[in-house]
Amino acid sequence: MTTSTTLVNNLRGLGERITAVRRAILDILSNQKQPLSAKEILLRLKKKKMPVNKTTIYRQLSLLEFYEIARPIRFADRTVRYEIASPGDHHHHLVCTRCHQTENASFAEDLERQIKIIRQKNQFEVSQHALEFFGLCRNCQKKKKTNLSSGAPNDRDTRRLRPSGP
Amino acid sequence: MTTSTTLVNNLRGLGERITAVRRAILDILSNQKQPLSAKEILLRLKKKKMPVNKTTIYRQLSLLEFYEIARPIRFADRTVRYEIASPGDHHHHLVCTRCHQTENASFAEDLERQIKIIRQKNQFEVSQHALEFFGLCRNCQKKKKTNLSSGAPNDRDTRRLRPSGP
DNA sequence: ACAAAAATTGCAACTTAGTTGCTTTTAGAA
DNA sequence: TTCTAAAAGCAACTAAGTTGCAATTTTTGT
Repeated sequence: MTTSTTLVNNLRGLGERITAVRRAILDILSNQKQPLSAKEILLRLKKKKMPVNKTTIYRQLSLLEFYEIARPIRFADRTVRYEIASPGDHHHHLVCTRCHQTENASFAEDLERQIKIIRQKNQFEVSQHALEFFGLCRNCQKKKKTNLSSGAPNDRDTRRLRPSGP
Repeated sequence: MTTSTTLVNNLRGLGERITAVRRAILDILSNQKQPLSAKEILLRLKKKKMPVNKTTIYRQLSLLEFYEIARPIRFADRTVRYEIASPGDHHHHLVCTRCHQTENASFAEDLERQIKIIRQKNQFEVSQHALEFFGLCRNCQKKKKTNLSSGAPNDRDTRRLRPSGP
């Protein structure tokens, strides 16, 4: 587990500014075992008497994703939730299709076996799973870095949240 | 690969009606190597001079998912695409974050090794992956089948597309 | 400490996938 | 052919996420 102070320092080291909102979001995410959606973060900030516009949340999350500080989890209900991406901790998620609570499961050798283990260890009845790989196909690796399509992972709103160059 | 005729017969055997739209959607999906979204199916039907309402498409896809005839793939761009779920064929998807084309990859022993193989075999540069398990948590397994939350996998609009009982 | 520049935030309007309630049409059994 | 449940259409709605631009705040250099 990574503390929010460490994450703040990491970001500062990358040349990013530390604002009250950014600090608060990092704080919320790093004190949470379950991935959180933009809306859920919004509500938590409101409770903390720090009301923030949803646009700001989305932009913060997109920056955290860019630096691989947070990692997006695409849920079956179509919302994207984020969790702090601790490098060593390669776990996966058990998402209840009824109450939407999530548990973590660490990775085993293969999927079928993994599902059996989950059934035994977590007593979670797996009925579906999704495994997707994202990256660049052969063609796109050749092309220049211009003309990025929007909405894809790793794309960022560089107009407003640009990583500071050297 | 499964032909649309086989799928139509399977559905008939399950007591479902075969309509022109249903047949057409099965036809489109089974002649496609890449998963298709509701919108993409809509466009294909329009081209075939069979314009259909989007609600109909969503309901058809939800029925096909219910019977595990089609399987939903949650893309990074937040759209859900469907492909025919051939039982033996346990492949996964390589989704290009730039052009959004997908390739299939068959499953190997573990994820890290799998990613290495993908890099070599498919020459696809994996930068992210997502693995989610869906099902019922311990608590929800105990509860009765009422009060199903909406939007979750396996939930269906039973008011309009009810599986025909015996 | 202070001013300027650049990054961040807020706001309102917009986009788009997917949903809902209700009416009309149609498949398929009798 | 007629009847009825299932399916299709339609229009209005919901909600996550985006965009353009103006207002504010963090830094950096002085």
